[in-house]
Amino acid sequence: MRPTVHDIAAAAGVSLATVDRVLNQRPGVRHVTREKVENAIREIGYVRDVAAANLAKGRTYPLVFILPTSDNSFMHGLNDEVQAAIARSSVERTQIRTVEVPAFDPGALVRVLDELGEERPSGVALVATDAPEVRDAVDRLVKDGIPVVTLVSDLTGSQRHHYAGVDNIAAGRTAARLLGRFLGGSKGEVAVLAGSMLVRDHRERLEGFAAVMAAEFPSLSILPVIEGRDDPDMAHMLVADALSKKSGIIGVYSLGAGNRGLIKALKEKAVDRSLTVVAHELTAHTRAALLDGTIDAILNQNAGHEVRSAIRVLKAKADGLSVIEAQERIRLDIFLKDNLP
Amino acid sequence: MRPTVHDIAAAAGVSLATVDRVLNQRPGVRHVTREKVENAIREIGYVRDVAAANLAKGRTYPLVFILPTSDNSFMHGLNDEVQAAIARSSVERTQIRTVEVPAFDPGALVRVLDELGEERPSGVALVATDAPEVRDAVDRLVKDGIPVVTLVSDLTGSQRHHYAGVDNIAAGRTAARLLGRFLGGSKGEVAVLAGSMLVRDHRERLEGFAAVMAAEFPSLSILPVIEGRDDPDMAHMLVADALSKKSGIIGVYSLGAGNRGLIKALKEKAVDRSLTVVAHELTAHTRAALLDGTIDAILNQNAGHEVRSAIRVLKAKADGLSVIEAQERIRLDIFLKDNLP
DNA sequence: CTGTTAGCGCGTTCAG
DNA sequence: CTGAACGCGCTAACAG
Repeated sequence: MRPTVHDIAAAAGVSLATVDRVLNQRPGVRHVTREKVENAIREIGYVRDVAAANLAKGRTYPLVFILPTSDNSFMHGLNDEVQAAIARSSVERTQIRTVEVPAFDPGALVRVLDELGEERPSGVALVATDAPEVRDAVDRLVKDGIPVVTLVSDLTGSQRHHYAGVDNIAAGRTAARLLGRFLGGSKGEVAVLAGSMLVRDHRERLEGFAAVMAAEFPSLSILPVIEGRDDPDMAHMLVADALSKKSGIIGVYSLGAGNRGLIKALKEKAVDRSLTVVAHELTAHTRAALLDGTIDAILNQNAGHEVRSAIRVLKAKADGLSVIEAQERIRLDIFLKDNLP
Repeated sequence: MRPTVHDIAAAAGVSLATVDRVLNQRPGVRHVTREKVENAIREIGYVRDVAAANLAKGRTYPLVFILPTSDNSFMHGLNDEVQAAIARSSVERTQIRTVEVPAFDPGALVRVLDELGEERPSGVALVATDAPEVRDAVDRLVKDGIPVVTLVSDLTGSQRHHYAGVDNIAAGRTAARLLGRFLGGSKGEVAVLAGSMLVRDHRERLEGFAAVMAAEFPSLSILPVIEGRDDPDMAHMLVADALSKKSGIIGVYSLGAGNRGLIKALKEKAVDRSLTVVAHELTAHTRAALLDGTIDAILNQNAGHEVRSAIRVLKAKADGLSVIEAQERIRLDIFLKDNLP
């Protein structure tokens, strides 16, 4: 049987209350007594039973998810996963609330973060817009002792406790290699569609992509990035325009959202051309396009894993506990038409 | 606040003990009383607090993992993950024991399974050798009410509660497409190295691989499968031999373990040739080979996820609970040199 | 057949 | 500064 507080109390020759004060670092214990207890804890290898502790405290974890208002499938999917987590909240002792902020708007994000400083939830998860003022607002929360994790897109130089998202530089590099190898040495141009260079995930994907392209596939040249703001209509217009004007395009890398528009443009403008296309995020639209051959490979981050991981990490941090690192690594999924889930 | 047993008792006008009897389907309750309680449970939307229940019961979950004795990195890694789970056992209320059986030996597996029927652990996880007698032994356990999950390789036609492993047909198909597209229309032969056709995962990978090859890459022909029994030395010998004799080989698919031997053979025999190679399982050896260009892509199953998933599922089944399906799907990882973890 | 009561491991009063 | 006593939601004797 694993040791309990009683065992500590007996070993240290004190009462349960004193043990508890030491365990929860509350005041009112003499230094010598505290040391005695701490030694006992170490010697008998005590580990707190979190379930019992939460039961006694009647503890719940109020968590806040800050999500951008975006009309694209990926963000809808992310939202759905948060809703699914809310449905599990009674079982998981969480109380999750979502807050919507306009996309790519650092000011709005900062306002929400500062309000949360007052509210003091057990934890905050946010899809970060990468700006210094956002970083500062997050760091204020962290300094106030509120666990913060970034979701999907990280925040440069901030003190956030954890990032629940994929390695986007690696994602960009992988996209480049897939595109390069699938094109098998052909010479031509590659178009790149992004959402916005204001979010770090998109910048990093581009960075990784460009690096591998330059180093290993010199016969392919990258065209200036098209920024579609993750909006299907805008993406459609911009891509259609590029395909009309540039006949040298043989590959496309779509590193953001709004792929509905991209696919529409591809079907309209590239019926007679053979393009190799790599896109991000598995949605109903990209899935269909992968199956019908419009897209050749999809890189994906599993929104469900990201949300569940964020919750696990926030709860653990709130309790000062450690997490299974390998379990919280969000992997980059690569889907060909053969391994769709 | 979520409803508790007290609320049920009050609503149904009975005592806690009666509520408990109904909840745990124990005898000694009149039919009418039982119905009253069940209605109350339904009406107030009660869900049992598993943590509190386990605390009260002092419950632990004795689990048994049956693993094959194999000297290859993948099985070592799987073993390590089980050991890691054992290290967490006090926190997770598990008592995990591993049993080693000779690989590819249905008889040995059946003996162990039948012994477990006596021991009656809370759950059993096994790497299945796909044979009718094993299936029957597993079905006996299931009929006895013991939760069983297959790990890594599934068991055809059995009643096991769950399979914690990847979709191996999809894995084979994916390997074929990667190899085919990377080879970009070249004409030649493809060698296939497997462990044994006695395990279902290897058979399925081959099946998927052959299907896509035949349908979509007719310029590539598959050579007769080499069975290396997941043994590095045997794999080395057989692959070296094949490479010497067949100068038309331009691609290799290694769908089992023992890649240490494969890599050795490739480095010895194919220095002057340009082979495209897809292999399974990320280990120290395959990782190095991917980085130095000997291997072009690695398909992987995350042993840690498989073990943790098996444990979650076994515990849930033991309690008659449901699981988050999407969370228990083991994904096929695809690694290029750019997205290694 | 049903109810009472004493814990499980822990946190929190409230006296001392 | 320290300890005894009670309660969290649930289960398991033991009575009745």
